Amino acid sequence: MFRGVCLVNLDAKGRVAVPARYRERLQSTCDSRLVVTVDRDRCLLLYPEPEWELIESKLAALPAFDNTARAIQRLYIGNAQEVEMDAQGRILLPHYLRDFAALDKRIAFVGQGSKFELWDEGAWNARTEAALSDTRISELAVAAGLGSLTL
Amino acid sequence: MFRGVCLVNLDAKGRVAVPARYRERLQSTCDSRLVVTVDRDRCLLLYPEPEWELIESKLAALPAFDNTARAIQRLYIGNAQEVEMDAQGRILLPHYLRDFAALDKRIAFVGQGSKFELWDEGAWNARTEAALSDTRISELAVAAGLGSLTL
DNA sequence: GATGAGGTGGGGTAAAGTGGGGAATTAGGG
DNA sequence: CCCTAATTCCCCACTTTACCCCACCTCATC
Repeated sequence: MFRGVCLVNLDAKGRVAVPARYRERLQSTCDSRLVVTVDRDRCLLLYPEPEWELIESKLAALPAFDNTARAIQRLYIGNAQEVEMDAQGRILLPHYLRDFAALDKRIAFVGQGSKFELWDEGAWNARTEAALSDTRISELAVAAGLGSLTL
Repeated sequence: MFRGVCLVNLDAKGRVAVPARYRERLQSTCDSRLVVTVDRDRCLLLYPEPEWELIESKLAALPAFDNTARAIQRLYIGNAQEVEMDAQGRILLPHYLRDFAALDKRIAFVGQGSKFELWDEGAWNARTEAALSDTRISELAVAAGLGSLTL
């Protein structure tokens, strides 16, 4: 499981350094091959390639005549892009994905289980603050059957 | 079960000494490997790694298209960070977590069952005082179904 | 008062993160 | 089809940070 946030810089060429603590694992699990795509919440999702294959096959299996399914396929598969770590452990983000997530300089590189999320630092902080002040989180957590969750 | 509060100092490098009475147990149960994350009350939570894995797997199993579930995942998994005790029994708290809980120097290191809580000393004292002077506590305890609790 | 463990501080070093130059490749326009 | 421009890739170098180790200080105990 990937976890934790790491603040990194996006350089003028659109590269971000993958935090070093993940690199060895990414080399062994996916030979440094990753897939970036968009997220509904205007951040980017970064998957080790095998993980992405799983998602992609699930999406591809959705009914072809369902409009919502097709919208989802277009969003995730259509915007997906393979990237590879260079010798310094950096990945190059395509320009249209940088624009999509409004990434300019400071990036929050967030571990989220089997994938990563890439946020503009300001957007990430705003999300965190919003989650903290949102009382629905505890209410809905209980409603979702997490009442017994011992955090 | 961990219990009791212990006041320790955060040094200039962001390290805190784990109270010695817990160290041996942490070495045997989790090989000195711990996970720190945030709490909604602006303190930090410190879990032995196996304990954290339990929680993380519950969180990871939440539905991906539920906005509240994702907010919870982002908050807890996204801010989680593995830490390891050094030879002196100290852990290094990442800068963003120190900022989050407004930790500067004096820390309350609080045992809370299977985990620990880390509070700024002032915030901890204020919490305690607030809980004592809050006359609604008894009412809320009853409302929460704790009426028959024999302390 | 001596002794030892718990707690604290700091310095040196290796590694992580960052920036940029220049070659190679691709795309677009004349 | 060629020339130009932009992008990507590979390399090197610098700066900063985190980590490891050693040393000291303080307090309780004997």
